[in-house]
Amino acid sequence: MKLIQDKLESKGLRSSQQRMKILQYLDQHRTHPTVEEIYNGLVKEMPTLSRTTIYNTLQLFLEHALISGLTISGSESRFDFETTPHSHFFCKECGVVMDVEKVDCPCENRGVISGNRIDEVHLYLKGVCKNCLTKSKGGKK
Amino acid sequence: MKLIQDKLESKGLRSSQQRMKILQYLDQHRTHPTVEEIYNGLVKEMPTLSRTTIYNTLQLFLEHALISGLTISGSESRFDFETTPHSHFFCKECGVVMDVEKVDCPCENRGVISGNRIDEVHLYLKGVCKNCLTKSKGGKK
DNA sequence: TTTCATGCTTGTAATTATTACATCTTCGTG
DNA sequence: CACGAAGATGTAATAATTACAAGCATGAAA
Ligand SMILES: [Mn+2]
Ligand SMILES: [Mn+2]
Ligand SMILES: [Zn+2]
Ligand SMILES: [Zn+2]
Repeated sequence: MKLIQDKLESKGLRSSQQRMKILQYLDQHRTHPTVEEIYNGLVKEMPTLSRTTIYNTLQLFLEHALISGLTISGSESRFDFETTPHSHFFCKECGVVMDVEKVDCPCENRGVISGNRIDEVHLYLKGVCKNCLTKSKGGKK
Repeated sequence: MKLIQDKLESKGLRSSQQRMKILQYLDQHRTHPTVEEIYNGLVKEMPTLSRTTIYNTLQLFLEHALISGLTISGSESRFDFETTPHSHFFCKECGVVMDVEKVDCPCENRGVISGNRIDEVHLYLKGVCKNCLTKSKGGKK
């Protein structure tokens, strides 16, 4: 928890109870949670926590590059404690979002493509995860 | 228009007026339009067109792999007449979504990663486009 | 050609994710 | 302790999408 606090203060941000808890939640849940999942995970121990605080805080964290954001599942934003570039896999059966072994794309080393400045690279793989493939063996195709 | 009709019928789909217009719109607007953009583009000549029809139709097209879908801009889905694998760039200044020269990632040739079956590969690059970079020369960084 | 069934389209209502905003709280400083 | 700014909260508004019931079109069967 001290480390979390340091991380916040190293960016010049005040380490409020809410900010620390939200950042800690992301650190301890590397599942790329949504706002709703973070809310449900924290509201038990912080009954007055507001979803708006979570939105604001995540936005702030993104601006300070404390976390990273994903839009792999389409309808909702997901968040990641990890900020170093890596790739993601989304299972269309069970909805899990997981990190995959770094696929190194030539573009990541290139700052510009056709004159456009690249700030972020997102590689999203979608399909059916190992787990769901196993379960559906013999079941429905 | 005949080609559009053939394309629909080749997938065993009925070629209704709405379906043809929607598919034609995507063919003629390679800007990765949103549902709203498609609606605004077509409602003039089809005043009774419903957004629901657009949602349903795009869903159907996706299921039959007539088109492809993107979630690069976060809040809304975008659609692409092009179905062969290619990469996209999103400008955080002006919101344009454009195709970029094919970046060939090793994963595209691989059907499985860590036991997960890959059906789709999306490479999204985000940053500031050539145009916006030019405009802001001398202006704000 | 009428009849009928089925698939397609429409409009409205409901849901979900997100943002806007006014108010209340907290916390460091003097 | 008092003040002021930053932070948190709750409610209302928006935006995108889905659910659903009802109407419409089309093509095969009679
Ligand atoms: Mn990750
Ligand atoms: Mn494209
Ligand atoms: Zn799965
Ligand atoms: Zn731009």
